[in-house]
Amino acid sequence: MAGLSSRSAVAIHALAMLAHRRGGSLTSAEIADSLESNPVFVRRILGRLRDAHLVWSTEGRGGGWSLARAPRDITLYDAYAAVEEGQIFSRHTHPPNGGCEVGRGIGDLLDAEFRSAERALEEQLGRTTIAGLLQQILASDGEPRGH
Amino acid sequence: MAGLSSRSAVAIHALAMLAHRRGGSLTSAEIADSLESNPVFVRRILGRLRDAHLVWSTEGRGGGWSLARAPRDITLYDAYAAVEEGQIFSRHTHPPNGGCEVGRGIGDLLDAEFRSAERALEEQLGRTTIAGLLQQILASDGEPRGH
DNA sequence: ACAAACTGTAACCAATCCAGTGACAGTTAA
DNA sequence: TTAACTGTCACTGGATTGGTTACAGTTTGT
Repeated sequence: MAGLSSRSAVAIHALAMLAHRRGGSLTSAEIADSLESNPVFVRRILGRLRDAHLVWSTEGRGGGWSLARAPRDITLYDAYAAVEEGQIFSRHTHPPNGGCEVGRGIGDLLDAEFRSAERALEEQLGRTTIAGLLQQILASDGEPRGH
Repeated sequence: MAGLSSRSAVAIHALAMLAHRRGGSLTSAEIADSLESNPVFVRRILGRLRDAHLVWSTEGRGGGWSLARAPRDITLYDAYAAVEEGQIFSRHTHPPNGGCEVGRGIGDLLDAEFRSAERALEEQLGRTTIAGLLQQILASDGEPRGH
């Protein structure tokens, strides 16, 4: 549990690629290729993005994946929320000992503190859109490099 | 990787217990008892808190653990930083394909976005001290309950 | 001197999750 | 009818977590 899975990063990468296509579609193999990963893994993640109504897919030959919303209407939080599950912080498996004054009261308060911290992280993620991210990517790509 | 370990929760719980002792000490067995856990696990976590100069320990008979700072000078972020390691977000194992325009540029930008989100979480954790948490615990414990 | 009560580690375990992979049914277009 | 996709299952190896036993080292009490 040294943090979250790489699913958020993969999801954001895939959304940025789709945004770069401007309405066009990509196959899971093409996306997996850019990630140096494999199509099944990509389809598992894109499937979650579809459940969250961020992308849609078409089956059969010529099928693939497309954005379901404008890139400026998709934030990094949307991607994060679609593919990560549960809370970031874990509580200890066993409930605290009720015979301890501190143990009795700490449970709910700790949950509240943790949720508050997670909310701060989520709000920060919500401040960047796929459109904004793509714009930065393309801007840095075209930077002059001394020749 | 469905989130962080429970070490932060355990660390904060232990710090709150020590703060409740007001300068006194507790053994790892006593703390483990309140957590319904075991002393070795607790010593592993308290060892990290000691490395971060939040607590100190004395060996031998009558030994145990005490706070190294005033509870109002220890935040939840201090506990978190002492026991959790690395970043919350993971990147995909393989680097993105350099042949892809999006893949080339996304790496550093994604790192920056993730770090920014993590910083927001950390700042929120830094707003609560052990002293404040303990105060809330004791206040809710002594609440009038209709009799 | 000796026993008791601690810390500090190492070693091992079961459970869980991640990501990689092969397989294959279902769907659609050429 | 074939080719190219999605959708999903099953299995894998590797990493990490928390539980537990064991034991060496340290300090106090008698």
